[in-house]
Amino acid sequence: MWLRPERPPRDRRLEREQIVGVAVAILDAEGHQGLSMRRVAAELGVTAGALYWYVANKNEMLELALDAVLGEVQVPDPDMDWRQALAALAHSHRRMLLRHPWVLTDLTAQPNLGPNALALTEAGLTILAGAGFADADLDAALAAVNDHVIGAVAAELAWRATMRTAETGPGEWLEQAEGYLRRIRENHPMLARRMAATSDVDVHTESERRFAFALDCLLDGLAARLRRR
Amino acid sequence: MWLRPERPPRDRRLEREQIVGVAVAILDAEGHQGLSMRRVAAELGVTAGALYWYVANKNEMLELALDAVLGEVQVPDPDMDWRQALAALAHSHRRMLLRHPWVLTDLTAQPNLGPNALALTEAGLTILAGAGFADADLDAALAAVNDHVIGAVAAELAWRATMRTAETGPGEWLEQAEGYLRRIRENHPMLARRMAATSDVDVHTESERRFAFALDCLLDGLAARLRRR
DNA sequence: ACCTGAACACCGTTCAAGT
DNA sequence: ACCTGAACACCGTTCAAGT
Repeated sequence: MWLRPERPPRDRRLEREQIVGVAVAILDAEGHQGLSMRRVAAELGVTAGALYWYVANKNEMLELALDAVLGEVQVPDPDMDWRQALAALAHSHRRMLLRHPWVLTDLTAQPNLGPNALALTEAGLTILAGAGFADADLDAALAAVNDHVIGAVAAELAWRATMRTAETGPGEWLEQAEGYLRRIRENHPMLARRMAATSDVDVHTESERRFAFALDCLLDGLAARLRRR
Repeated sequence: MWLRPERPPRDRRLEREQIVGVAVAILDAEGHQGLSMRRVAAELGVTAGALYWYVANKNEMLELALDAVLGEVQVPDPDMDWRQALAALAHSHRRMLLRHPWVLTDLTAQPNLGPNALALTEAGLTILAGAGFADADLDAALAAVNDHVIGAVAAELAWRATMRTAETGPGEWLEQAEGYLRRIRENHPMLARRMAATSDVDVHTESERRFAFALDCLLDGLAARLRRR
């Protein structure tokens, strides 16, 4: 995908950039479900087949869309403290994923070697190398932070999805859920207590709190390893 | 989904269990791409429409499949040390996700309140409560570990996918990749060094090493918080 | 109660033919 | 060089009609 240069223009009616822009807009608004080649084409006033002039297939379009939004992640000021810099990078990464929830699905399924993805990796490596990590530990340390971002956002989105289904089927759902949840509570005492305590928290702020909590644990662990060398 | 009991049998030719079994088998073998209602039905010697007697739609079938494989995660011996127990749970979780790579996609998109999912949460909470965590920190600690598992497996699968495309397009890919990668190396010195060092490692063992590394960092951080109380 | 068969409204992708 | 139009081989879902 990233190997082949874009065709030189001549009678072009379209650009890759426009196609990707429309794709991202649709994905943001309606998720993967709403995205089809025909839909993107229609939005651009063109036939579905025309897209295949610019893009090999739908998958390639997704790869482009993915790298486009990866470009939104802000690389922190290089002369910050490494912990602050890494935390800032992680938070910016998280915010981007929450703006474009469909990205998570792609991240696991697609190889991801676009320019923005690589630039982000370079930024992370630079911060951690400056902190004192090297060799395999350098890779592992960056992976640890990135994995946390991905996992935390995945959990946050799943939580949101659950709340959404609970809200949309108001009468029926809660009514029947009552019986199911009661049985759950009986067999799962810990869960029951946590559910009671968590029932009225704001998903957004609580997710953010948990994100920062785990990130801090992780950075503590990384800092400890640095001292031990 | 989990609220409504299964219909009582009479002239049944099918069971939910069979449908889910076939679905999981297809997903394991061919991923989400290979799964269709028509395909599942054919495998069971039945028409696509028949499935809708047992299952409201494809999504519900996926919810069932997801919870089924969550049942494969082994809950550790309750009188283990909390760190060991949590690590064991995380490793078992990871192995399950690697056996069923399609699960990751579902985890982010679907609310996930099946019995096996809840039982796993209960197990994690029990371990961490035994260690001394309580209230919001208890939730955050469990989320931290779970998020790491999800994120790490996502990264591992993406890495594998990259290796696969590099291998399948042998002549053409590597040839054109050469130019792209050279440009990358010039602009991204850190990345260039890590790529050179990582080019001949085994993805599987290195992923496992990184997984254990980050998990250890995380558990160190959690243990430190426990001491501070 | 459970399943079939056919239909509806979609997909991604290909490819001759046009300009 | 770039796009259309039509076709191919699929989808998920619904629903009358059968047993």
